[in-house]
This record gives sequence, structure tokens and C-alpha cells, in this order.
Amino acid sequence: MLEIHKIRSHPDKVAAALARRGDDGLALGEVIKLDSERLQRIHDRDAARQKINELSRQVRKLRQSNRVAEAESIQLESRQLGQVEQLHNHRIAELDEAIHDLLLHVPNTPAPDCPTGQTEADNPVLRTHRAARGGTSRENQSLACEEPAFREYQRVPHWEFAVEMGILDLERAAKISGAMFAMFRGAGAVLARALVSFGLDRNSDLYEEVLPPSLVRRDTMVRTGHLPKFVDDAYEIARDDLWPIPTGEVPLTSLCEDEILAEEDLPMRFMAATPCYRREAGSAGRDTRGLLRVHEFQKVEILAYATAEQAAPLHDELLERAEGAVRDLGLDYRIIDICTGDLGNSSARTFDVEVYAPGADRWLECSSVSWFGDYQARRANIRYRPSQGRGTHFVHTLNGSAVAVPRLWAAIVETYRQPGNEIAVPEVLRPYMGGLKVISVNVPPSSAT
RNA sequence: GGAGAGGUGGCCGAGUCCGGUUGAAGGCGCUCCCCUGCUAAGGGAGUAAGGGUUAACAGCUCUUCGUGGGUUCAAAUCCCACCCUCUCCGCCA
Repeated sequence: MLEIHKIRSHPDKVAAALARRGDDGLALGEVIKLDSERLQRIHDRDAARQKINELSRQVRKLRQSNRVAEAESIQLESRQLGQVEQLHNHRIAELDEAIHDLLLHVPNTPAPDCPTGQTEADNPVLRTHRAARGGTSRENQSLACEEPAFREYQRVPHWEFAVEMGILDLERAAKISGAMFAMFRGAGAVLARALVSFGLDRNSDLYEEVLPPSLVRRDTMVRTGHLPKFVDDAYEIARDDLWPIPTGEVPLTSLCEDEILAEEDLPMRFMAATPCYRREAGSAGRDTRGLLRVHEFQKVEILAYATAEQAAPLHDELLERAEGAVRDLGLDYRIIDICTGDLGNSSARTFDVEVYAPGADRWLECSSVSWFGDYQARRANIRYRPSQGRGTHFVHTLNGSAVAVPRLWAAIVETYRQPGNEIAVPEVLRPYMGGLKVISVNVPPSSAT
């Protein structure tokens, strides 16, 4: 949420920044209006309270010296002031709620260097990386999807051959849970697990591994900005008012909720492998084939709390972590600079990593590396005490996916497909798969005889 | 799920029965100063956050003792609801 002081003192600047992402500024105008009444009310309420406190002290003295009649007349006066205070308080509570509601829906201001644009189509491609396959790896070449960089046998979508091989079981997943759920089997399941371990181990040098709860309170979802605006995208366990997390970002961002950290401890880096649950309500019928879009998946999230000064280099670091994982897996990918119009609600700047799946012939978003400024920290109330000077500041938060299982899984099996329904295992994953070099047709282990 | 005990500042811990100079004793920690050959010890001062006003992190003022309501002239203290922690019982991977 945006800072009310900033809105108060520079309404035009804030409005201009929001306009870059296509925000109409109506909510902002309303906030400014309500805020000025709120300030006036607070002033009047405090004055009433001050008088009450004063009168109470008089009452005490009078009663101690047994001047009951005088005390009672002052009590009467104070009681009336109490009613005035009440009225102000009720109105202030209303205003607070209204302003809060509005602010929850006002998106973050984009970073100054975030490219201006309206839709996805306006996102500049920062760079494209093509993995070395028998040759040298190439950067920044125009990579048309139909360019014959891939063999014919790599041009088969995973939902065809992986299902045939028995390592991906979409039909039974649908039987159990419905459309857009996936089930991995045999070496396919091991590959999914290997990706998670690979993602964690790759970042364990700097990032503390966390295994958080994946059901959280409503309040936690609000504080990370996933509610109330995206209520339709979240699953809800109504009976207990618990919400399955759509991303590990939710528990990790709330990890230090309501805490005041020491500047010396920043930046703090965390990572977590969690299940992610998404209703994908707005996406019915889109990208529904195979693993392109599923309701539940595993993801390794990396996240950092930082000071404002540390945020920019950390953003680069997180991007390099996300990018490095895909590069190490030997996949083709590109980095997208998300323009103002396509930016997530809470984000000030986002880079997407998109991996190329040759069989599906699609670029698949596998990581969004975002810098949120103090927008999230303001909601979650995460501050730090500067080592010099008094007071506290809100931290900056940054996060991204280190490894998102299904889409990387899809890109891997398509990219590494060999003639004759076999899949080579990427070098970096072999240690996590018992040294397995090639995945063949899944033959379930028979019961021991 | 049942029964009970608790939640006070950076930490520990008084105060709660019997409401009022208690934003909160005392201690620890931390910061600064003094003293002291070094060390140890000692002496003094300071040490919450947020809101409003303001040029001001000067002053004034309001709020905050788990959270939210209520009673009262006045609430850490009385009443109600909720959250969390701990102990015992039950259940359970």
C-alpha cells in the first residue's frame, strides 16, 4: 500500500506515476478527500480527549478532598465531552476503513526506469539465451520459434509423448481432482522432486531454507496483497477461514510481519519449496493443455528483505539466481522487462524469465522477479531500525521463483527428448536422480516375487 | 475436542484481588560521559513505537500493557468476545 504522507504531499507525482500503468486515479482522489476530513476529525478528537484527561485529574483531586458536588459537575462536563469524542471516533473508524479499502486497491507506483506500456505486447525482451547444443551458446540473437534449432523429435508437445511414456498422468489427475491438475509418475515424479532439490541446493549459499505452512490466515493473504483484489484466484477453506497459498511469497513475506529488524541484519534472504494453489478463474480455456497452467504445483521461491539502498543490486542478484537455474538446466530462455501496464499490482519493477518449450512451441513464464519497494512491507508492517539515527523505516521486499516445477518439467522433457521416446536427464539433475541419465517408458515396479 | 494457567518495553520482571501523579518499579542489555597503570570493578546520564501539529527525529498533544469491544469523570487494573502460548486429558502421522 502506498504511503498516505506521500499521497498527501505529492498527489500529482503519485497520480502521474500511477497513470503510467493505466490507473485512472479515481481511488487516489477519493483517498485525498477522505484523508483531509480524517485529519480534521483526529485533531478535534484529540482536543476532546486532552480535556477529558485534564478533567479526570481534577475529579481525582476533588474526590480526595471530599468535594463531591464539584467533582460531580465536572464529571458531567467530562461525560459530554466523552460523547463528542465517541462521535469523532466512529467517524474516524469509518474513514480509516474506507481509506484502507481504497488504498488496498491502489497499485504500487512503478519504478522510474520501468518501461511504459499498456499490455503484455509492450514488454521489451531484454535478452534471449540459446543453450549450447553441440555448438556454442548464443546470446541475443533473434530466435524465431520456427527457426530449425530443434530436431523434429523435440517438436512433440509433452502432453502427447510424456503421457504416452507414462511419466505424466493427466487423465487420472483429472479423475481425482478435475481439470488442470497434474500427476507425475515414476521417473517423471522423480524429475519433479529433483527440480525442487536442485532449486534449493543451488541457492543454499546465501538463502536460508524455510519450510513454512501452506495454509494461511485471511489476514496474511491481505498483507501480501493477494486479497481482497484477487479473491477469485485463491482457494478458500471457508470452515476455518484458511487459505491455501498461491505462492511461497505469501508466508515468506509475512515471516517478519510486525517485526522491527536491525539494519545490520539486512539484507535477509529466504527460500522455500512450497505447493502453490491457484484457481486460475480468469484463465478458463486458456493454456489448458498439459502442464501449461495447473491448479497446484511445486515451486522454490527466493525472497529478500532489504534497505532501499540494497534493493537494486539485490534485484539483479535474484534475477541472476532465477536465470542461472534455467541456464544450468540447459534450456533456452529469454528475459522480459515487464512494462508499466502489465506490472503486478504490488510490484514496482518486474523481470520475467520465460523458458522455451520446443514441443509446445511456446515461451513459458517460469519466474517473475519483482521489487516491491516498501509497498508490501507497509501492509505487513515489517520495519528496520537504522544503525544511525532514530525511528524506523519500512524494509523493501523482493522475490522471484528459483524453480517452478511443471513448466520447467515440460520444457526439459521437450528439449531433452531423444528419438524413440527417451528423455536425456540434464547433467545438473542427475545427482538428484540416482545418477539416472535417460528416462525411458515408465514401467511400474512389480510387486516383489 | 475437554480442563486449567498465562500474554506488561530490546530482554527478564513488579503492578491486576482493593481503577486515579504508572508509558509503566526493579534488574539485565545497549549508548554516552566520569573515574581508574591494564583488566576487573565503580559513579552519573540516557535508552519504545505510531498518529496530529511543526521547518524540525525542538516543543506541545493523542494513542498503545495480546487484539477488538464495553463500563467509568478516569482502565495495564473491572466486564465480554476473540487470538496466541504453556500444562494435563483425549485423538493422531
